[in-house]
Amino acid sequence: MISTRGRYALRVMIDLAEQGGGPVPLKDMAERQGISKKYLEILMRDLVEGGLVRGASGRGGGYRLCRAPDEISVGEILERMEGSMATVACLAEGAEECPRASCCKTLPMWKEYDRLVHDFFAGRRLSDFV
Amino acid sequence: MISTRGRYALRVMIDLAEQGGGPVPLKDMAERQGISKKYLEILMRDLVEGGLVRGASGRGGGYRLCRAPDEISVGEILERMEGSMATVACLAEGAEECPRASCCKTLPMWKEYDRLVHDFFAGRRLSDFV
DNA sequence: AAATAACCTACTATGTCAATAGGTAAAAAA
DNA sequence: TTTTTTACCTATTGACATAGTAGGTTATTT
Repeated sequence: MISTRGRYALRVMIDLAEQGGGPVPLKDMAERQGISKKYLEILMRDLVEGGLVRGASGRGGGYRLCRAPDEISVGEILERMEGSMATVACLAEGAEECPRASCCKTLPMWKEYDRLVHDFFAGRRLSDFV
Repeated sequence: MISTRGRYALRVMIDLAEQGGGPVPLKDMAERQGISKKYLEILMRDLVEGGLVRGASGRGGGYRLCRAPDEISVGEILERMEGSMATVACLAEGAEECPRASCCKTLPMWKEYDRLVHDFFAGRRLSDFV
C-alpha cells in the first residue's frame, strides 16, 4: 500500500511542475493540496536530500524542481519516500540471500511482479500529469 | 510490500496442492517450509475463515484445500491475508470518498496501478506452481 | 529591523507485523 | 477408555512504521 508519504510527495511535485520554474512557498502548496504544512516539511526534507527539489530560504523563497518535469519519474519519487519500492522482502535492496531462494516456488512470480511495478512507475514522468 | 502473512500463506497453499487431496498436518508443512508452526496456526485460521481451506482435528487430521488448485487464485489468498490488496487508501474497500477525487491529478494513475496489480494476481492459480 | 521562509530536533499516538506462550476441544488408535 | 495426535482459541510481546504535532533556529529579502 502506497502511504501518504509517497502520495503527498507526488502531488507536491506535480504542483511544483505546474507553478513553473519559480520558487514556490510550502505554505501555498500545503493550502492548495489540503495537506498539513508541518507534515509536508518533513516530506520536503526527504525530497531535498534525494536531490529532487531544492529550497531557498527567506522572503521570495520556496521550493523548485532540480530537473525538468519530463526528466523526473514517479518511480524516483516513490523510491525516495517509501524507503524502497521492493514489493517483497526477499527482493529488497540490502536483504540477505534467502536460503530457500534456489527452490522457492513463489520467487519467480515475485520477481515478475516486482518488475511489473517498477516498470509501471519508471515509465511515468511528472510532465504526464500537468 | 507483501508481508510474510501473504507470502507464507501462499507457500502453504502450494504445499497443500502438492500433497494431493488428503489432510496434511500443519506440523509437516511448517517443517517443510521452515516456518514457525505457532505463527502458521494464526495464518491458517484466516484461511479457514476465508473458506480457502478446512481443518480436521485428531489423529490423521490436518488441512485440505476447499477447492481444486486450478480454482484458487493467488489474488484470493493475498486479499484474505493482506487485509485488502488496495494499493492506495483512496481505493480501499470501506474508504470514504476523497473530497479531492474529482480534481485529483494522481487518482487516474492509482486506479490504473490498482487494476494492474489485481489482474496480475487474479490471473495466477495454485495449479501454476506445482 | 522586520518579515518571510526554509531548516532542524524532538515527541506522540496509533497501528501493524511477526511472533511466542499456554491452554482447550475433537477425533482416531491403543 | 485412555492416550496420542491434531486443530482450535485467547492473550501478550517487542519492534517498527505511519502520520502527524510542537517549538525553535537559520537564512534571505524588503
